[in-house]
Amino acid sequence: MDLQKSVIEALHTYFNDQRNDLDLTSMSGLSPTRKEFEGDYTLVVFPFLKWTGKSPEESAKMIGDYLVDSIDDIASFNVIKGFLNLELSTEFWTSALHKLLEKEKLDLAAKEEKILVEFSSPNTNKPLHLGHIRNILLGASTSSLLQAGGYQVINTQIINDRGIAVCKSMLAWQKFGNEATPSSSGQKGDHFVGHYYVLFENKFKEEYKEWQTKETASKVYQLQRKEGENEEAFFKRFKNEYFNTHSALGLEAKEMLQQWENNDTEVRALWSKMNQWVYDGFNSTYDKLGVYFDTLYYESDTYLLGKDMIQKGLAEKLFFQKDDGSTWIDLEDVGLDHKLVLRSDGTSVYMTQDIGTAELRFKDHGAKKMIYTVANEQDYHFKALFEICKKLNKPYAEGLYHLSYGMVDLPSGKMKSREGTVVDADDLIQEVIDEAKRNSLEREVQLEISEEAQNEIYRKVGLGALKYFILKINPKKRIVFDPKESVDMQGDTGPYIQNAYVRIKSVERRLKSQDLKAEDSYTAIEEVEKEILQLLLSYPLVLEEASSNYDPSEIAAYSYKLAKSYHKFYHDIRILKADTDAAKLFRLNLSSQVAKHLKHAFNILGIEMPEKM
RNA sequence: GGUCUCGUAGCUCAGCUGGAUAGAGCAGCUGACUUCUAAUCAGCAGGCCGCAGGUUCGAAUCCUGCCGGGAUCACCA
Repeated sequence: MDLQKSVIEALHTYFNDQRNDLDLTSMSGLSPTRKEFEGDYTLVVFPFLKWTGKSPEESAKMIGDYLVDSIDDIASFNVIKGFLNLELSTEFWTSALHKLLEKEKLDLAAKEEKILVEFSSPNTNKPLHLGHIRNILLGASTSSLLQAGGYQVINTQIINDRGIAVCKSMLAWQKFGNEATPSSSGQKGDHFVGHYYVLFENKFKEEYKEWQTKETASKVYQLQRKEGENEEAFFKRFKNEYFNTHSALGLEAKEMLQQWENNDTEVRALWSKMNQWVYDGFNSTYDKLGVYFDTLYYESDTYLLGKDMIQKGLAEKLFFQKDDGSTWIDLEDVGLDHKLVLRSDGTSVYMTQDIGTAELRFKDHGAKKMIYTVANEQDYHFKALFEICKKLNKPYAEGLYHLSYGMVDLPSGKMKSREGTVVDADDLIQEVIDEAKRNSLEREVQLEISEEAQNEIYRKVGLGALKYFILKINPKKRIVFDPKESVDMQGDTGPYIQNAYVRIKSVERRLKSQDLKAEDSYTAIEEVEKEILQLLLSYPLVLEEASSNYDPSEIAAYSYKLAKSYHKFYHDIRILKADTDAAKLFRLNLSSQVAKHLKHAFNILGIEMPEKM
């Protein structure tokens, strides 16, 4: 069945007769013939000229003759310049469809290998926003993609549930919350807690502003200002230091953090309570997005990890200490800098924790491959982390991969919480669903189904639009997210592809009642049918390619191509009213295969298929 | 400044490890619903693939330099 393979084998035989030192592994293989030319698949013969010693045309002719002779599926060929266009036999197409029908699963062969995929990993002081949505969709779909690629996949995240930021919202709640709860205020837990984080920041800003009018402030300004720096610029720069040195609120927050680290019962209780509110909120968002985690890691459990490994490494001289007692690693030999791994007071930094967490995860799950879905602002950090793991000689060091993705910007520029331009995850999800509803109500088509079923469709279509819109873009590219475009439902969009599926389901329902006999075989295969079959046949390669690149956007692109071809087919070719039963059956089977592939592909993207829309 | 990354139609993006005249969608303009769901299809228009060199049968793709956007270079995470 694998035409690609038989052609390569045939070429091997053909050229080996003449040359023994031939290496065909580098040749490009077959590609679908472009529409403007005759033929089904094209072989570019330029690479062979050095073996044939003849002109491109002559060489192509020779090779074409040989292929027609030696491979039954190849019926004829034509040559244009160095391009050998092969035409396949009718039997090739019909048997290709038969073989697809016999295939039960579209997943690639199962591999023993385990992969751990980390994504989301939010802070617990504010709700999820558009940036998290990209992270979550990308991580979750990469996970599904690897599963389809045959790997055993474990979804995980590291939850940043501690630290000064978390204490800020705790403190604000304590001071100003009056014992309010999410349910008493009717707010989702993560939004509720986020509200107190913002409240803290505002109170802090007020405090800072007031302080600036005082004498101490002007003294500090006079003493520490840089050449030519005005007050405004200075105080902007000084904000962080103010928090640490002069601020009453800052002091309280830091004290709370200290108490937290000392396991203060009251603080810990408050912390657990508020974090639980946040988790309830996050979980509801995850549910809406249809993502799940197999195992969770909390920073509060892991932030002390890694120290021992640093100590051991220090003994082995992998790390070194500076005079102030801080511990570093020299990564200059791999093109990076010196990197801090322990503070001078012996406390750990982000890097320390990550080294420990990687080790812990390996012990827990034994996965030699781990993928970190984190935005590209941390490219440097992960490069350093991976190099350190290599130097520590970890068995998983080679299998670490940073799935780095571009930030999400708005047409108006960056999202800034200060300017209130952050797109909230829950709001966005609701908006796309509402838009799907509006859009559907404008149509004339009336589906005779319950309101509940109708709402399910709006949900699937709205989320389909959003997810596809984000996932179709190559991960490493920055996204300019135009909310208006994200709810588009025509053209290269999720709903367009869902619609192809829905059309097929409709055809299947109608043809089910017919008793089709297909004694005679279908021979007049249409161009567009071949095009669809070519796409279906290429699916395993696409899966392989996409999963080895950790790139769901390749799956999105494939889905679109397949749906587009199908829509054209659907428009141009009669299925129910085909001339013969054989034709009907062929087209029905072809359609069902398209549906199966689209559903599989969209499952990877985490997009559900409606049966009607 | 060093490192990384991106630059393709008005806008948003494809273009696989180099292959034929660079493709889609949106927006604009034309057409096609008594016929399997028009969330569809067909057509028109729109391009110095950032710029300049190089590698070769052949470059949007690989290499070098430059220009422009972004990220990063903390005892922050």
